[in-house]
Amino acid sequence: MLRTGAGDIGAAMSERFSFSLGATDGLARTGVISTPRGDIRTPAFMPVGTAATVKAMLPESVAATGADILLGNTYHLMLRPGAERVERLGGLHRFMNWDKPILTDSGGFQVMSLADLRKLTEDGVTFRSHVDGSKHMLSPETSMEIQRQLGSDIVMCFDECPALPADEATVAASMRLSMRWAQRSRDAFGDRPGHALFGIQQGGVTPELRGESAEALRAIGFDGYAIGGLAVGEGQEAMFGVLDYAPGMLPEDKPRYLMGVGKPDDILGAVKRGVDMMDCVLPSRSGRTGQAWTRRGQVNIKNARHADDPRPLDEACTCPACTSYSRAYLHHVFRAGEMISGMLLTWHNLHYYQELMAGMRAAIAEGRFAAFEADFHDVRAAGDIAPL
RNA sequence: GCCGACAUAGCUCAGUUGGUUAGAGCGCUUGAUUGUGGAUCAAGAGGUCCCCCGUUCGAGCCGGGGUGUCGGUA
Repeated sequence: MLRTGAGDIGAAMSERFSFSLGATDGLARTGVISTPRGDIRTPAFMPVGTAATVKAMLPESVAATGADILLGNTYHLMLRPGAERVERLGGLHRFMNWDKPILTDSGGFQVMSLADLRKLTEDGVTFRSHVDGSKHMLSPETSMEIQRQLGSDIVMCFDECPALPADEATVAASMRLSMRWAQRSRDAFGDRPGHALFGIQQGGVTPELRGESAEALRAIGFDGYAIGGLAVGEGQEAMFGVLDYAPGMLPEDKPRYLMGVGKPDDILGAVKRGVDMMDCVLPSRSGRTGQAWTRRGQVNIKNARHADDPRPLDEACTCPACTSYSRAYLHHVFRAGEMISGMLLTWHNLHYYQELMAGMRAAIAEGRFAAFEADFHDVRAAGDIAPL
């Protein structure tokens, strides 16, 4: 049955979710995901808006950086303000004033990151709220229901994401549980035109397990396929090792989403290996902790060497932080604990990330991804500008 | 002037009956941060224990004197 979530756009209800692959360059690909709420240009970076806000940013500012889609979070929103409340208030899009697509994480990651508060069974996860200690249950079925109430455009299967390193038996058992949950997520999701359900591949750093997981997901059938269980402690080399084969195990005609990644060089390496979508808290969280990401690498604006520096963070950047403020000012407001610090640095970081994505999309379309990659590494290797 | 208390890291302070290399919090100098607990963690620098004399095997600690700060009082 068709469920008409309050967040849906009436006229667009008949539109379907689709992915059209454009150019490829090596394994790198560029394309467009079409949804009733708008297109998502790939490779895409998705800023994370866990609690119905990209922290320190107005939604229109997030859009101005070039983001086509945001992340929301099942676990956090079910606890506060509650998925039913969001639904009553018109859905997450209206609630947070973001009318472009939203992808919601299923809560699976919090099963790991809040592991000390939960109990895991075949049925699902029982956990205590980190907010008030109240008891809650998440299962494939409840996660699908909550994501429907939120009005999510791209729904993620409920999975378990084990921290690495872990022994192979643990990773295998966890992956098989996630595959059973993937089938249950698929069944519970039902048929919802205009909305997509993504499966999540697990299997740690073991090719056979990754292959088994991919086969299980393909047998079920999804609108897109995520690579999960990476960037959880294994290191970049091991992660790239998995990305050398994992994307190729997933259907070529569907979006491939690498969850939770990453630093700019992680993202570039992932796109090079055939990934279409990524999300990461890094640009937004770093923005609040005084760390800027620029084409020259990372810059800790809290470092004392910036205190008297009248130069911009990056003279080539067109974001507000770089066009209107000095390093000295950014340093000062961070040290003073002023809110504008997080606002300006988050804006800069998201702007830089989106510029990187746009650069990669153009490079792939024009068949010069290798040159783009070489230039990326050259500029970074030169390092940040010398102190005054 | 007299009486009393106090003086230890940049700041606020612990420091046991005298016992190896004097500590904490904050601050400072850095680092980490990857499907966000506006979170958290890690490392480092920094000392004439106010000064002088004494007692003692040994003094941040005990005694005397001095200096400074604060409080009370005339």
